[in-house]
Amino acid sequence: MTERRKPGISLRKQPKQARSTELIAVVLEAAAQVLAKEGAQRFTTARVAERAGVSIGSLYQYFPNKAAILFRLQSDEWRQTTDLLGSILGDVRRPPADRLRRLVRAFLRSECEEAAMRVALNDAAPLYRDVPEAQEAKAAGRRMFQSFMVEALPRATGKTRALAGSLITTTLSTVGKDFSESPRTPAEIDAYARAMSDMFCAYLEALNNGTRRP
Amino acid sequence: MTERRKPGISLRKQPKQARSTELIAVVLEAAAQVLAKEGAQRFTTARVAERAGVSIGSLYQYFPNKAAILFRLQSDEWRQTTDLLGSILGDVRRPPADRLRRLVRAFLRSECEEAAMRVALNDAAPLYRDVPEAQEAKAAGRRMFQSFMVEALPRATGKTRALAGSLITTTLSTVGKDFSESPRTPAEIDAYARAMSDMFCAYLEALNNGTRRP
DNA sequence: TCAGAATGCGACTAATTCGTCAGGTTGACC
DNA sequence: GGTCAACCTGACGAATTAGTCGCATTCTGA
Repeated sequence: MTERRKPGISLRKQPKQARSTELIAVVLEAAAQVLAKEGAQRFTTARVAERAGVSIGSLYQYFPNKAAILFRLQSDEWRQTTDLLGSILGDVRRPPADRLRRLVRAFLRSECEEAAMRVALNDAAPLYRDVPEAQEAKAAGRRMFQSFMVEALPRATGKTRALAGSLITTTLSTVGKDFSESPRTPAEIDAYARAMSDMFCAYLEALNNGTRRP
Repeated sequence: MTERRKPGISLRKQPKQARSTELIAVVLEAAAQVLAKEGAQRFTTARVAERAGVSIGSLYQYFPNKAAILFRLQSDEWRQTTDLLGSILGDVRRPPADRLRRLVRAFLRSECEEAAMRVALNDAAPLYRDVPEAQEAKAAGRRMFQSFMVEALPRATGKTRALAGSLITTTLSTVGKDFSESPRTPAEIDAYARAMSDMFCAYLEALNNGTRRP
């Protein structure tokens, strides 16, 4: 590293020909593979370039630094997850508790796919977590869930609702990460999703049945 | 790195004189400070030695490698936390739900102390997490909590109890970590602890009131 | 007092890493 | 075919890091 720089996000150069557009895709695919197979510690730009069958210089034409590649991978994951959860939460015909159960199950299943890559990506989080776009991406997910919480907790105050929503989303994401660090069978996933749903639903019911505890 | 080696844990040499015993303490204290002030990325043996006012060679007389220092710090944290939680859970005069609430509050408060160091230690987890002693330390905490679960869920089957216990301990530790990544006021900590306790208690009550859902 | 063990020192090696740059190659458009 | 921008290359510089080793210093026990 010759100089300290911000872990920028956007592409350094906009691709104008087909080859460069494809080069970016190849690099990202290679990056995901290196991350999964070598781990965060051994994730280097040189290895990514080699795996992609591309020179290191080409890589740096489109990504300002290593962090940008990692952030891009993480960013794609987030978008994917957000879409998935949004489609489940938006299904207004189902009762909230039902949607929540589906959401938990879908989330755990999705976390367990490509687990190796996700775990490594998480290990590398210190390298890209300060990026402003990262905060924004998370905030977007929170907002989406908060609007669901209005349905789930119609009688609660704004403060209670915000706290409960924050607790549930945090639990879902952090426990999901931890859960997916070990390899899991489909049956295990479903059992765990059921337990977690039970916990969330019991919590929401308790909040709905009385503002103060007995 | 000249050679790949296991991240050993034990001291490389047993101290026999007072100066070396103190040297170890000085190194560990310096390590905690470097970790807190510089972060996991900039945690190097050279920096630790410098901060400790000790030569790099002396450091390597007692720690086989960098991972051993990190693991030792983490290990001390675990012991401390385990003791704290054990003392709360062991207070058999209080009802289980009461003990659980105290436990959550105490845990969150403890997580928020020295937050900078803990966050950095967590970032460095990939460097020491494969160590066998690490698995054992966690397992010990789980067992302690499982024996509490027998009291909390007297009517449940062993399987249900194990799953619920695992879910609660995982939630506590992972959500606690996430929570302590931002600086928190005492009021925030208590509010969050209350919400989390509410969730756990509602879950336990629901499990106790009926083995199968309506 | 003094031999030998324990401890402390820090320059040094070997390796790895990020990122650049000067120059070669390919494609688009006329 | 010609021209120019877009694209690609990979050797290389600059920096950092983990861990070693030969030697100096301090302590202990007889």
